[in-house]
Formats: sequence, C-alpha cells, structure tokens
Amino acid sequence: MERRRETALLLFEEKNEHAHARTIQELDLFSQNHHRRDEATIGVDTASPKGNQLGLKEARDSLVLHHHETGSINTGLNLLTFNSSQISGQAAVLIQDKEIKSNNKLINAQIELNRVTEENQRLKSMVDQMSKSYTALYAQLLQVTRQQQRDQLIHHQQQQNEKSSSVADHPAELLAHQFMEPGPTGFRKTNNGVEDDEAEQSSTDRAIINIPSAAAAADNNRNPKPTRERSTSCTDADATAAEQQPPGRKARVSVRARSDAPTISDGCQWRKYGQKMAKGNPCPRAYYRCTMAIGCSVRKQVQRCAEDKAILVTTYEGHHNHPLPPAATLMANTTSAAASMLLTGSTTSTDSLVAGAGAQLQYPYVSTMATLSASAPFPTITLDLTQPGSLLQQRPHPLQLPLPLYGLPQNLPPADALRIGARQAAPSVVETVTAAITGDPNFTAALAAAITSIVEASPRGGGNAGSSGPHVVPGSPQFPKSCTAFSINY
DNA sequence: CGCATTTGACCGGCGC
DNA sequence: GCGCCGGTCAAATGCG
Repeated sequence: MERRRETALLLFEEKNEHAHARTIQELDLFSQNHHRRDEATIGVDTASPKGNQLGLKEARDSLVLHHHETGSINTGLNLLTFNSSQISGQAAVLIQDKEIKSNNKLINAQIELNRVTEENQRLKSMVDQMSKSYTALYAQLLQVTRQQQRDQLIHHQQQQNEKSSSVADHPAELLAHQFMEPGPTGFRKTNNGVEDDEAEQSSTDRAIINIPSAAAAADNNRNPKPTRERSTSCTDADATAAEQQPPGRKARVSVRARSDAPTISDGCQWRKYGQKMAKGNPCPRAYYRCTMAIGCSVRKQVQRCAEDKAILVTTYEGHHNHPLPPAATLMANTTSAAASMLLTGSTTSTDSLVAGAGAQLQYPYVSTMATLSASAPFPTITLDLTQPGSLLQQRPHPLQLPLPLYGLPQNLPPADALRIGARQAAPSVVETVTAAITGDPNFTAALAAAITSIVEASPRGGGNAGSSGPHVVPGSPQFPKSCTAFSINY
C-alpha cells in the first residue's frame, strides 16, 4: 500500500500542466463527492493498471486512502466534520478567533496610521521650516537690495553734483551709471507720485516693478536713434524719459521650459482672457490672468517657441496681491530673485552687457546668457530651463535641476555653465524647483551665500560698478559653484 | 446654470 | 494721419 502510494504520487507529479488543471477540477469534484468515491476507490486500487492515463486516478485514490488512514484531511478551510453537538461550540470559538484577528488587524492599522500621521507631521514641519527659511532669506535679500538702492541714490546725487562742476569728462562711465542704476530712477518715479497702478504694493514689489524705468533709460542710452520720447541727454532726461514710460510697463520674467502641456503648472490659478497671433511666430500667444484673488494684477503670456515648438515660453508680469501656496511662492520668489539680479546688474555698453550680465553674477562657475533686443518694450529676464542637462547627468544626485544653484563640477568652464539646465519633459517647473531645493540640505546656506554674492557683485555694493567689459569678482567661498542660466532681454 | 474658453472687436502705442 | 501690432474686452460658445 505504501509503495503504491509513492508510485502514484510520482506519477501525479510527472503529469504536465494542463493535466494539472484537469486534476484540480477533478479534485473539486472529488471534494464534492468524496463519500461516494471512498466507497469506489478500494476496488479501483486493486485493479488499477499502470498506464499514464490512470496515474491521476491512482494518485487521487492514494489521497483518498491517506484520508482513510489518518481519518481527516486538513484542507486549511476548517471543513472538519463534527457531529451536531460540537458545532455550536466550535463556531463560537471560530467567531472569537475571527474577532481577535480582526481586532489585531485594526490595531495594526491604527499603529500604521499613527506612524504615517507622525511622519506626515514631521514632513510638514520640515516643509514649514524650509519655507520660513526661504522667506527669511528672501526678505534679507530685499532688505539688502533696498539698502543698496538707497546707497545708489545717494551716490547718484553725488555724481550729479560732480557733473555739474565738470561736464561729462567720461561719457562712457556716465552711460554705464545711467544703465546700472535702476534704483534711483525707479524710486524717484514712485516717490514723485507718478501714476502707478502698482503704487499700493509693497516696496518689495516696487523694487521689481521699477526695473522698467531703469531699463528704459538704459535702452534710451543704447539706442542712439532719436525718437519722440527718447532724449539724447544722458542725465536727468533719461530719468524723465523713464518716468514717461506708461505705467503699465513692468519688468517681466520669462520662463522657457520644455512641455507638452498648454501651460506649465506654477501653483497659481489662471484664467485665459485672450489669444492672439503674434508676429513672427506661427504659434498663438495666450493671455492669462491670475484668479486666485480679486484684483490680482498678475498676468502671464504663454507661447510656444517658433524655433522649437516643444519649448513653452511663459512670461509673467506683475505681482500677486494675495498669499500664495508654497509652490507658487517658490516660483514667484525664484522669478523675483531673477528680476532682482537684473536690478543689481551692471554693464556699460551693448557689447559689455552680453558678457557683463554674466559677469555681474560673478561666481567662478556662474555665467549667464544676455541678449539685447531693442524691439522688446519690456525688460525681461528669461529663465531658460530648456538647455540639455548633460552636466547635470554627471551629478550624482538624481534630481534634474532647472536652476542649478550649486553642484557644478569644479572643472566646469563658465561658458559651459551656460548650458546648465534640465531638459524637462514634465510640465511642472515648480515641482522641479521644489525638488531641486528640497533635494539639497545645504540649500539655505547656499542661497544665503548666493544672495550675499549677488549683493557684493552688484554696482557699488561690490565695487565693480562702472567698469566696462567682462570682469570677474571673486565668488563666495561658501557658494563656489552656483549657476543660474538665464538671458536678459531689454 | 455657472464657469471657463474662444474669438472678433476695440484701444492705445508706435513707426512711417 | 494712417496702418501695424500688442494687449484687452466682452459677447458667444462650450462644458461639466
């Protein structure tokens, strides 16, 4: 009997897979009719041939025999046979077991929930802390910028006094100062009460929206062609011309990113209010207005690049008059910081602007791509997030940094630093920026160093103002490898 | 039905 | 003064 059972099991295992499927069916039938089969198996066993076609049956029979020998089969389903008197007690025990098991599951789930909640709280506090740090640093940046602008105003006035005694000994420097000093012009505009739809905004905003005045003055200086509003004078007439700029002219921050989506997700809510075909671009330009708060003046234009339709160019204008979600705050601060860089920039001529705009950021591994466009009515900073991230791919960190504030290879030449940037397939710039920031624990320190470097490298603040052509200012030792790739259009 | 989008009309700046 | 162009408005339309 024992040897026959082993043989049967061997044959059973040797059966192929489709036979196995059939076996399951047969075993199901067997389970349903096992009493009847029990009666029939003995006879079959004694007469069973050794052919393969009967192997399954033999194995099945052997299982049945095993069942007879042991008296029970543990199916794992608690399908034991008991008499009626035992059923109620066993059922009660089973129900109790089930309750205990379910209670254990519930407790485990609650423990897991508590753990996840605690982790969530911890992450929230981390995000809050990071946001506070960023806000504090940004406030510091603005404070220093304002202080610097006041210094510039004082210096400008001193220079005017000097000029009155000696007439234009160095016209080139004069041009440079005119171009480099957006602060005084802008503040004058505001302080004189010139109509400004942003006048009610904070001085923080004012610092940004005053860029156009300075840039317009600079543009006037660069453009020798006399026009109705453009004065050939290089002194107060420029400021006057700047003040004559329509109040609607504001600094713009343009973001170039690769995206298939109609717009990039920047954390704000926008309502489309117009679409136009712009000259020189087959793709339409869409106009959006911020709808997160009533009366918010922020607008953006979205247009695909004519050369590369995969590139989405989003141009922001104005400043939010309402609190922003963290993601949008990050985006707004990033663009405002870029505008602040423009605000603190220093160049002396068209030629030097291209190099000087990069030089003004004066970190050993920072460079920028500056282009001039006399036709552009607005001073625009373009954050280019479309450049191939070949160098980024060398980074050990997996994150793709659109604004790589640090982490460039030490041997990176500045020219190559221009090409830093992530080729983004994902539409969310904010997510990427957030990832870039959160991906590095030293971001706060790096940002602080960057702000310091920006201020130090700015006109008068860093002592490099007025020099013509590219120049190099020692970068911050705490921020030796920062890089922000953007171009500037006036 | 309310909201968002579409789209043609309109307006103002600018160059000729 | 006229036309071009960028930007905005608002009625019409679409959509959930």
